[in-house]
Amino acid sequence: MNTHSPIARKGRKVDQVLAGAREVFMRDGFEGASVDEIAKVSGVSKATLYSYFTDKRRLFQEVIQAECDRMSGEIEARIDPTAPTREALQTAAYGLTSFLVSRFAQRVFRICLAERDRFPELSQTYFENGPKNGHDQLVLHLRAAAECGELKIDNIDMAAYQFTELCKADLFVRAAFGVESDFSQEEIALVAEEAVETFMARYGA
Amino acid sequence: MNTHSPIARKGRKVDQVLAGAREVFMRDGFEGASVDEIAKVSGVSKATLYSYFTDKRRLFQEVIQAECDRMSGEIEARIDPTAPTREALQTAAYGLTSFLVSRFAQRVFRICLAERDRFPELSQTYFENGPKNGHDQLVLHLRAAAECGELKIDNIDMAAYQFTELCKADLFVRAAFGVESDFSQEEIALVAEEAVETFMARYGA
DNA sequence: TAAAAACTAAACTGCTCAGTTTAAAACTAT
DNA sequence: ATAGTTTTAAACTGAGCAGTTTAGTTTTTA
Repeated sequence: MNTHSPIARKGRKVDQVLAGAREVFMRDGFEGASVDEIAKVSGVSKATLYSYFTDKRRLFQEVIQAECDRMSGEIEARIDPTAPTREALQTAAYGLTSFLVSRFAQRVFRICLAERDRFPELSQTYFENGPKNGHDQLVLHLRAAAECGELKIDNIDMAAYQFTELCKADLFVRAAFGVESDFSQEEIALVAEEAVETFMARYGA
Repeated sequence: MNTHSPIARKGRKVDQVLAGAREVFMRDGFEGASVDEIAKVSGVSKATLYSYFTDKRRLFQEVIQAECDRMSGEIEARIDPTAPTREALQTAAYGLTSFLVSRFAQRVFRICLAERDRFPELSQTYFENGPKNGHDQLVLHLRAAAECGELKIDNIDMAAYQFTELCKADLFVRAAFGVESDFSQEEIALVAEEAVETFMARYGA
């Protein structure tokens, strides 16, 4: 009775297909991926694949939708509410920066952006599970800290946006355009520390 | 004797083709654009088009390369060196934010990112004419201001990256994913002002 | 005005690829 | 084991599209 999914699935190889599709779509994007390739990578015949999914579009949607959801899980504000604000922010900044430049986050970002016009719904799903979700979590913590008087913030939304953007400094664009793809912990830590430094200079109580 | 371009061009309709190709590529991206469509929009026959450009790839490269160059021109630091630092930064922030969310900048950004793997050279051209160029210009001004003692910055590169990122707050991602596409002057001004406020809190002398 | 050069429409080639079909084989359950 | 279901390989259809060819028309040039 696991038919909670929108797509009909009666066979036992659905997960294989989803896994294969995930691999290929995340590697090649929507246009770049061929259904034959997906079938091959999945270890499944094309006919079987098409018995699960009506067409390539829906398969793509299902896969990317799932990745967007997964992203939601990965954006877990690792803020320790018991720690002093500055340390908590430092941890959050490091976690956020790491995530933003990670292979996974970069892939989802690029694919969703590339297919934005073809799949506006996905674009929105991405936005809500990703940036918006992260923003909302951050706002909660900032509001709490502001109410404790540990931070003085007039426009909390703006502060949260700024915090996030500060965590992207340099690395994010370089990762996106493939100038570099792997960053050392030191690089990430530096960006995170500078982000907190600047943020606290403005909003520290 | 205007054969300074890498591609052979003997006819009189080259510019028409480039203009048409620009329109179509910027609208539909590389895969999405069809050569027949480009020919039609250019008001030129396909055969003529192919007499100028060896293939679709090179036409695309030429067009996007030109757009990247044009971007370089549009990133003109509108910083008035005679103005007080804070005002100069304010003007720069407003100009930068406006540019970053403009249709033009957003299009180039998205197309270059989407075709990143297919055209790594373009990706690099984009990066150098866009982000890197903007960064370098900003660094110059920040360094000058720092040397005058109007700002106190230890890591000028990082400060410049942060300034740029601060100018993206909220609007850039929303524009990229099509959540919104037009922003009022007030919205832009707000982001710019807040960016300067935060920047000066950290780096103001 | 005549030869040369540039341009045109339209048909054509060849390839890729999404989606279907078919007939057979492998699995599952009773 | 046998009936019913799922899966398979492989061939096929049909569409889209890059790039070419052809045979003829327009523009340039001298």
